[in-house]
Amino acid sequence: MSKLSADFYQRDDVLLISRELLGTVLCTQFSGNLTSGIIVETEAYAGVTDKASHAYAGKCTKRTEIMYTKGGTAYVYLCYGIHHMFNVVTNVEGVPHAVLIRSVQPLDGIDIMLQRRNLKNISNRLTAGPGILSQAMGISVHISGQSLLDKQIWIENRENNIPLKDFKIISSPRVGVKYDGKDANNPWCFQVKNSSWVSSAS
DNA sequence: CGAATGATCGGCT
DNA sequence: GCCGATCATTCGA
Repeated sequence: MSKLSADFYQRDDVLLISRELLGTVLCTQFSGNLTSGIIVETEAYAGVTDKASHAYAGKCTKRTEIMYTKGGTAYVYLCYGIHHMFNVVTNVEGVPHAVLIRSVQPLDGIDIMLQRRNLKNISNRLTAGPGILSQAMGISVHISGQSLLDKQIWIENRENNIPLKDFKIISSPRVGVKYDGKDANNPWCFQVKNSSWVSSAS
């Protein structure tokens, strides 16, 4: 297994990075509690040219300024007042590209995740959704701006040492993007085919 | 300073 | 499967 490097995140192609993140393992470790999960669903947000992005048309506020930092940074923001959305910042400093992690398949620390979610039995309700996976893994806005090369939160590639092999990738229009115009129909939501852990599987 | 908005979740039918 | 609560952030006055 190997931790993904700064070079991986700082490449120019956010769509390529979104696809390559599928099948990698997102890990967090807070207060000695290690949790991890395989990324099975991502969404690409291509900065200033993307109407669905917070950084559309070069918008830069206190909240979104994290997206302008260099690739390999965590960007967490609060949606609907209560949901913590975890994003990976990509590309170089000044280019506000990001990948939203929409769902993961639980791997390590499942008991901790159950406890954080206040659940008793494991199911796709544990981590299948951008808001709840953050809750399960202990991610919240205080993580925003942390480097993914650090020791609290990172992403690693375990090659085939995970219960997910030879998967296929399907792409579809992004969730929750309802604007008119061509950007709304870009198939920039990527998920592992036939996974029961993606958010759209009921 | 007030109002509108949203990359959603969970409970109920 | 559908419906609506919920609140930080943003933008206009």
